[in-house]
Amino acid sequence: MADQVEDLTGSCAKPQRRSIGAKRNPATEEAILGAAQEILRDKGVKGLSMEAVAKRARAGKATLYKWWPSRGALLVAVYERAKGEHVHEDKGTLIATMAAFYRYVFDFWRTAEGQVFALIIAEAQSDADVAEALERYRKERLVALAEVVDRSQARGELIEGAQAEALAETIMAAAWMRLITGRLDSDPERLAHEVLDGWMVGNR
Amino acid sequence: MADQVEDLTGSCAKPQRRSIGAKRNPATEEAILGAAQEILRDKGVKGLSMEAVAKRARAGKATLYKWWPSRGALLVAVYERAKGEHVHEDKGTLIATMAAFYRYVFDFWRTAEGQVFALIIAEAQSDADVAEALERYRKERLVALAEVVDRSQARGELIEGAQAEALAETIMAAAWMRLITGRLDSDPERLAHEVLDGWMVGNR
DNA sequence: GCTTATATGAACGATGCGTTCAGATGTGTA
DNA sequence: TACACATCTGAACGCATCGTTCATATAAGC
Repeated sequence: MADQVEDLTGSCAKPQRRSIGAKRNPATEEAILGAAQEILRDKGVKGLSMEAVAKRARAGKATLYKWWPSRGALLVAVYERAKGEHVHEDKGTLIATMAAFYRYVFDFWRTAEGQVFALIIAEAQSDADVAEALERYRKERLVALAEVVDRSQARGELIEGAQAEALAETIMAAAWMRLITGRLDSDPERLAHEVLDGWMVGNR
Repeated sequence: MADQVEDLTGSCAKPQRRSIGAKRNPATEEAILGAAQEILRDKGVKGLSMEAVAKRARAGKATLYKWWPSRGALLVAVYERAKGEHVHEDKGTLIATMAAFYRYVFDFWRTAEGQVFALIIAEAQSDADVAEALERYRKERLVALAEVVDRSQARGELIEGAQAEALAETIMAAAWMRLITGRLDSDPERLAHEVLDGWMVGNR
């Protein structure tokens, strides 16, 4: 017995993943997060329930709740696994760099996995743990954005009074606004101008 | 029988509101929305379920679903009933006017009724009807905001390239961002500066 | 070998959504 | 006057989901 086959595709009938002793089985985490991703692609964001994930991963719900104590926690994990850490490639001007950024996130948020982010924001409104995770994430991304703005400022692109972090938050808010109001088809370039033009040297 | 008493406080035991014939009973709508508001104040946003509202209003769930076909619809109704239409009082400068606006909405969003708005945003992420209602509301408020910006522009406060509607959306996004990330304690004045300074004439 | 932590699968309770039904009410019209 | 009609309550139902608990099996590590 105990055929330790890695049957994640499900062609075998009965048992496939068991305890590997008194330590966490990495295959389990992988199977669960993978199952979540598959569900997202197959059934979309609506089908992503704890039960569905457990069933698809052939995992016990007890296992899910052991490692991700709430639905929100799982959502966050799924999102963090799916999102590639966007590096803000310098396009020469801040406007161009931010336009590229907007294009990137809008495209990602439209994917099956990316839609999870909207769910996380929704869940954060009623789940303190998710709210905390979201806030951590926001701060982390804010730092990355502020660095880009900082570099632009060092190049002399920005007017005197510009504060990198405040401007970064304005940039981010514009993106999140488009997400939660379902307008991810907004033109990234135009949006970058609408948000930033006032702060650029040369516009009077 | 048929004592048509308006016993909304619940001191009487048995029956209190019945059909008034083949037309909608306005007392029912009032009782339901009122009950929702009471629940918000008593139990907070978590306790606001259709069942709880029905029970508290002594209404049948069938009646609720007749007039508000989903939970989201009821949320929207509750919100629209609670929010006073904010008129943007002109404080002389756009910064001051927007600071006052931020102060107003942040204060309101922190009230029991105001918290419903965050719920609506959350619900909109998975309920198309709510999303549509939210989008209507956003556009309506956008127009009001853009008018204020327009007046400011007419006074010559803004730089050449400023577009009233785009700027209005940036202003709004900054506020919504603070709401969904639980930072309604942000300083309204400071925020107004962070969003607008770049667009004001005189900042180089 | 014994302890310990993990994994599954199934059951359970609680909650909430949205639907359906029966029975009572009163308006408006034929 | 009589009847059709739309409304209201209250209760029940089906369904999905959350999160918990239990019994049982597994194997690492001391």
